[in-house]
This record gives sequence, structure tokens and C-alpha cells, in this order.
Amino acid sequence: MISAARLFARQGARGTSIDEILGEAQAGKSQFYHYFSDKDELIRDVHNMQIERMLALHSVIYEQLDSWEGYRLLCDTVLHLLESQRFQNGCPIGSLANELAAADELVRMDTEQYFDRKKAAVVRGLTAMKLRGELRADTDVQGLADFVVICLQGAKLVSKVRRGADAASVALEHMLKHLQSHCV
Amino acid sequence: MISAARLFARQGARGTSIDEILGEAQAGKSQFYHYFSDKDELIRDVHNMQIERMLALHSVIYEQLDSWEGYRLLCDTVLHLLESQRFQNGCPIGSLANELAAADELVRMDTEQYFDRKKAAVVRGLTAMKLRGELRADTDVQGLADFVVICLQGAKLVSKVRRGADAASVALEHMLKHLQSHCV
DNA sequence: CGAAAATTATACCGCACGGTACATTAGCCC
DNA sequence: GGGCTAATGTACCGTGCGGTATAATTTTCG
Repeated sequence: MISAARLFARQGARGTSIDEILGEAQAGKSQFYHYFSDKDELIRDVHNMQIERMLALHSVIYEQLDSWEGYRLLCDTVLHLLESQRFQNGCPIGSLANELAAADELVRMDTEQYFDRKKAAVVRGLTAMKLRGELRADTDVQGLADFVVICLQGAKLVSKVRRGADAASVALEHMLKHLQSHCV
Repeated sequence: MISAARLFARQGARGTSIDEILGEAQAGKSQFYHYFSDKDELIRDVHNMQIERMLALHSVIYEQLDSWEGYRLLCDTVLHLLESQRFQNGCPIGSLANELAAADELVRMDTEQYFDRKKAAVVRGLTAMKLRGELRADTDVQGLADFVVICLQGAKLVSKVRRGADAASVALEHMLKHLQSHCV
């Protein structure tokens, strides 16, 4: 399954055959159909695994989103993750969602929930700052959280196409600046 | 070819068979292989057509990016385009790039150029405003242009997953606000 | 008209893919 | 050990796919 995840991130789900996965995982077909009913189920399971994996990986950061250092850390972490794969993969969740959102409603909904949870983390952080009086009282926390999610997702897509972090990192810098413009 | 474009936008390139395209286009296989050497060539041609089509469709708006009304018009147009397809397609160029950037270097490079041209339009507009003294002299025009491209791309992806424009439109509103924060 | 060239229809090929059948092994409980 | 179930190996099947061959049709133009 982790082989599948890696291949899906690189080539997409439809661009990866079951045999290819099994080849890399050194497994036979019988094992596959013992654990999964069909390819769609594998895809959904892999996708959910990636979602949980990503949320877990960033959980520590998500708890720091009540400070600008937290947001900077978030951006840096995202960029480093992209760089560690030489900008060839982009966002595994976003990529798979983009590929299959129209074809597989379950994938679409799971991805929507992923965005919701990511957004919720930002909302928590910004709300805490607001309550502490660090942000102006009229700050649109919900809207800013959507803004952050969209910027991150866009940055990951563009860095994949550009095979580099330059545009993404400077854009995220502007995202940060906009957040900070809501300081009292 | 316009049938192919429509199907690719809905189901992705790999999720669309040649026969399916020919069925909708009411054409035979011989015609296809008369005009294209293989499926990859069709994909690239469709992709380039979409790029030119999109740039042409927005060319009037791109000339107005030296005013905030221009940027608002850009956001509104993008959102309306998404809505007109009931948020099922997202960005045809971004989606195809996301699907094939890793597999087809030509698609990747064409998409990169598309981003470049989009960015250039923003750079032109902002530079004009800067020269007119409407923007602060230290405004990072290049960075802001990357920022705009990334926000738009992210907004299109998220609206596709969310099947709605709410998050996207509020995020683009914040993008606008950030741009305007560079006023003198 | 009539030959040459471009265009279209249709039947077909090879194959890689998703999925199945069935035999074999390994673990487990009594 | 012996019987039972879960796990694995492997050979195979049907089909939908990308792509080809070839013939029929239309168009072009002298």
C-alpha cells in the first residue's frame, strides 16, 4: 500500500497498474484481492491513508498556528516536502483529488473533509490570536483560513509544474504578509 | 478535438478513450489517425488549444490589470466560468497539467509557459500602476504576480473539490485585498 | 471525363489491464 | 499430528484499449 501511494503520487492512480504496484511491493495478485475488493477500493484506502498521514505529519505545526512562527513553519515544511521529492509530485492528496474528484464521489468527499480539517486548524489558530487581541476584532477568520488552504494548494500545483519552489515560496511569503496585515 | 477537450476536462486524459472521443465527435478511427499520430499528440494539441483559448478569452481582461476593477473582473470571470460548468471541471489546463506533468515533459513545459504568460499580464498591469505612482515604489511586482497565479490556480482546484465557489470567492477577495494593500 | 490525391469507413490485431480460479503453503487450535 | 482457516503463488480469462491495414469514397484538377 505504501508502494501504491508512492506510485500514485508520481504517476497518478490511472497511470499506475495493479501489476506495477505488486511488482514494486514484491507481492502477488492473490494478496491484493485478498485485502482489497478492487482497484477503486485500493485508491480510496491509499487516499485516506495519505490524508491521515499528512494531517498527522503536520499536527504539531497545526497546533502552532496561533503565531506567525507557526505559519512560517507551515510554509517552510510544505516547501521542504516538495523539494525532498525534487518537485516531481506536488500534493499527493490534491493531485489524486484533481484526477478523480469527478469520477469518484467518495474521493471527492474525503478530500473535501481534508480541506475542512486543514481549514479548521487555521481557524483555531487565528481565533486564538484574535481572542488574545493580537488580531483586529473584525478579522475574517473563516475567510482567511480558506485563503490559506487555497494558497497552499495552488503553491503545490505550481511548484510541480515549474519544477521549483521559487514562485511558490515568494507567493507564500505574500500570503504570510496578508495574514500579518490583520495585526492590531 | 473540441469533443476531446470537453471529455478531457471532465474525466481527464487517461480517463478518456479514443473511441469515446470519436463516438461523441461522430467520427471514425481513420480520421483520427489521419490528423494525429497518436493519443499523446492529441493530448498535447488539445492542451495547447486550451491554453490559447483561455489566454484569448481573458485577453481583454489581461489588458485591464492596471486597475483594481480589472482584478475584480478577472476573479469574477474565473468564478463564473467555474460555475457555468457547475464546478465539475476546475481548470482544464491545471487539471491536465496535474495529471500529466510528470509523464509528459512537453505538457509540463507548455503549462509552465502558460503560467509565465499569465504572470506576465499581471506584471504588466502592476508595473503600469507602479509607474503611475498608484503603488508604493518598493512593491514586489514579480512576487505579487506569482501570488496571483497561485491563488487563482488554488481557487480553481478547491472549488472543484468543494463543488462550490464559496471558499474560492472569499479567498480571492483576500487576494484582492492584499494587492490593494500596496497602494500608496 | 478520368486519374491522382486526400479523406473516410470498417474490420482487425496485439496486448496490457483488471479481475478470477484454483492449487499450495503457513499458521493455529485442539 | 490432524483438521481448519487464513494467506500466498500462479496460471489464466475476457475485454477494452491504442494502433494498423486496407478498401471505399470523395475531392481536386488537368
